[in-house]
Amino acid sequence: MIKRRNTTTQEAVLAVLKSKRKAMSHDAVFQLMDVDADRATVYRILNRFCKDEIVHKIVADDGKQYFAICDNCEGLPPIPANHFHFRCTQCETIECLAEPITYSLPDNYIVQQTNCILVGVCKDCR
Amino acid sequence: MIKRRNTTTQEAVLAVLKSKRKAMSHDAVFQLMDVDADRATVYRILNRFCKDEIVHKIVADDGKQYFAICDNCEGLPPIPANHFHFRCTQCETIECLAEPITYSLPDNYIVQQTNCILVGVCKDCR
DNA sequence: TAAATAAATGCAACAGTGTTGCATTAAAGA
DNA sequence: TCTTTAATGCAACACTGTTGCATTTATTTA
Repeated sequence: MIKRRNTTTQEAVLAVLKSKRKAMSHDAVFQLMDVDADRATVYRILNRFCKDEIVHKIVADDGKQYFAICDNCEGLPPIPANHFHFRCTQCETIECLAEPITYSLPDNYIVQQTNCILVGVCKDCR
Repeated sequence: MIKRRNTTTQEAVLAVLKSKRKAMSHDAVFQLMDVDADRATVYRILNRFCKDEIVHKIVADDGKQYFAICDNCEGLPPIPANHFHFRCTQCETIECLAEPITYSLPDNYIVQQTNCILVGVCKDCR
């Protein structure tokens, strides 16, 4: 694996992701950063984090990518982000649920990844 | 509900969706239509079909919308598309699985919609 | 059958998300 | 301090999806 370097922009992105315990869009991260960086750079950092498995990416039903550091992920099998996500339509946040994704497949299907989102109202918004 | 009119473009879109038994992107539908129509029109038709519950929409992990008529949907509860979808990375198709989505939620969460995709290799591609 | 109504369309422009090429900057090791 | 190359900034781009508005046309009404 390629050697990574420590940069302030990178740390800023990480700090933002750590501060919220939710999955965040590029834009949300971008807005909350305390150093200013280029849009493209933030995208590259987020993708780098994914590759390095520091965060996982999910694509929500709005078609946008969200990035999250979450406790549920630690020590999980190869399939990334193997848990449900919940998008609250009120507070517009996406969180990782502890709930694992379970299913039974038709014969001869192989699952390599999952991207599962439940949409509704979270406990704080009702 | 607003009165709908029968148009050739609309029928062409429906015909395409019926011919394949898979979830199709706007673009795929657009390519396969035998009448030529405007991009925007096809988008409007697809969205209309969704509203009228003739098709259901899912957003795949590529961020794109896919539209499907499927048998699994008929007679289902209010939650639309309440089943898993499978995207095959080999043949690049998305199909509706019969498998229903099951989960248990933390207290006080309400689910209104689901968007769940399993990604891997389908039976025909291994 | 002809006129009236408004649903559906075509066209154009736009917004938003995400990526990429390339020159420049700067982190880390020698 | 010098060298190497990972990381960045900037700009341009591709793509998906939406919207306003004038026009067409399917359907209803007279």
